[in-house]
Amino acid sequence: MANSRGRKVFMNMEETVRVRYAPSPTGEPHVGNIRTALFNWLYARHVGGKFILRIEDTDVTREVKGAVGAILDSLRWLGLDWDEGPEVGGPYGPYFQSQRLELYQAFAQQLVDEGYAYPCYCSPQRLEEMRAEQRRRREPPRYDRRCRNLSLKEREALAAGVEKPVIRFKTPLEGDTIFHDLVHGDVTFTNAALDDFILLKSDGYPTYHLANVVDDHFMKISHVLRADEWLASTPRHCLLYQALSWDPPQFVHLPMILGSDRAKLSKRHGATATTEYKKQGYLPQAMVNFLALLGWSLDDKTELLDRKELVRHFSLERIGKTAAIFNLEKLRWLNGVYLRGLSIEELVKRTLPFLEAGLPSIVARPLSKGYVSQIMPLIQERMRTLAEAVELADFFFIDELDYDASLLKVKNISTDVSGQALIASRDRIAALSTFAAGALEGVLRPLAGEMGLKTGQLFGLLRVAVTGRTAAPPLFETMAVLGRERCLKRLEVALTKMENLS
RNA sequence: GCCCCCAUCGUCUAGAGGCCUAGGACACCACCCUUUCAAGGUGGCGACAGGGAUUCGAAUUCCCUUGGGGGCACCA
Repeated sequence: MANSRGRKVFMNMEETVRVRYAPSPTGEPHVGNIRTALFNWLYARHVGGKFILRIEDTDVTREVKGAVGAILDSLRWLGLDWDEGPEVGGPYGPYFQSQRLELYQAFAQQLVDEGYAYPCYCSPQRLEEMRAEQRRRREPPRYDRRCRNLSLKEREALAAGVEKPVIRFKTPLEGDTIFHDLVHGDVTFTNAALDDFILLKSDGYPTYHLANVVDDHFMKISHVLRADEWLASTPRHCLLYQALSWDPPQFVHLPMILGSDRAKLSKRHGATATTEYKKQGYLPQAMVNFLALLGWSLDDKTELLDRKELVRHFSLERIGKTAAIFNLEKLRWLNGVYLRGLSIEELVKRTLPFLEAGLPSIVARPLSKGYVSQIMPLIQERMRTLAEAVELADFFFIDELDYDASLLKVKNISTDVSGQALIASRDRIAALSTFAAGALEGVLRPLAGEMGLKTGQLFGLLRVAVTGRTAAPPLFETMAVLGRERCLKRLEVALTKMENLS
């Protein structure tokens, strides 16, 4: 059937939607990669299908220890739960490709037996020389098919040699391979432009092409949502499905996420690992919202969508096709929005670890949760990340403020007058019966007028004295949280600093 | 080099032939609020890559050019 946008969407009522996220454990999951996971998850949850996690550990040389754990952590952090896969199992396991080797080998053999594939004895060195030669002649780098039509005798002779063969797919020399992509529509590739790609490596491990086709088939994957970089490989997969007489899944190629220089997002562009954003103090809900909007949109105005709303509204039809640049500024804004939406209790819980880790070591640990709870309302709307709480609130914790005495200078006011203002403020504060924001304002605001100062001038002076900085949360609330003793002490220190100034 | 994909403000995007004088958001600028910084409010700046064609009418359809991206491994 055709939907209202004209794209073909095949509704499969009797078979449930089964999608998968299939990362390879080569390091920390990339945000672009996790966006793919998110889209798969959103689609599965939207239609009530299954979200499967499969680990594509078929490259022994690139495997990084701990990477699987990092992948699981990233998914869990974002709240993307999987129905089948590591730790939860499922009816179509195992979900680690390294545990399915016999399966790939069996089908590679079947393809050889049926004439769809062949063993290739060319050494890596020979292939490298071949490619170098092709580059020199400005030809497209591609396997020259030397082993494609070996006679039985030649093959036996080579098999006796030292080179362990790889299995290559016998790509049709003619014709086109056409497939339908749910976001791109029909895409046509000329078979002649494809080469005889490797299915099985000499170490017995499959390449991505073979493994993903075999697994997607046996795991009954209905839709393959993956990044655009895979589009060019899709005809190979189609050819494989054909050779194996299997029905291919629906293909859905997602727009890529690019760095600020429009190149594929990489380490050069700053933080790319999902866990890195967690460490920097981004909220998972902000991350999910932000990532969802990279390549997908609800309408012409909605920017804020929580997890539930995303699940409810997510649709393949609204996936875009243009690559998106990862806009850190917008993420920061969005994170601020979510931070402001948190209850104080929740905010304290989330911020505490960042304060514990970021505050100077002279500050006594553990931090008082009650004290932090008083501070949070004052910095909540100023935070863009949890980590920023440290710089925003450190003066609440540090006893000896380190600031330049020149900050105590008030424009057009002599230090003499400033000093008197400080003394008068100190005296009034000391005499206060209740040390609260309202009371403080009640005695200090009139003081400004009495001394012939503008409120801004007096408050600015006090702000520096009390916080050591010119930009801080509202003065009276801040003083109230700091407490009388600390405020009085800081005023004394300011007085001393000011004397040295003149 | 070859193959494929893509093309609206700086960025993320809305737009499915007349609702477009092209809408929203981030960023930026101004103003308001205000004890500073934020937050919030109001306003502003700012785009259909170019050229043809189809049509009464094109950001929207088609073609070409240009630009950008991706792929062309015993990596995924």
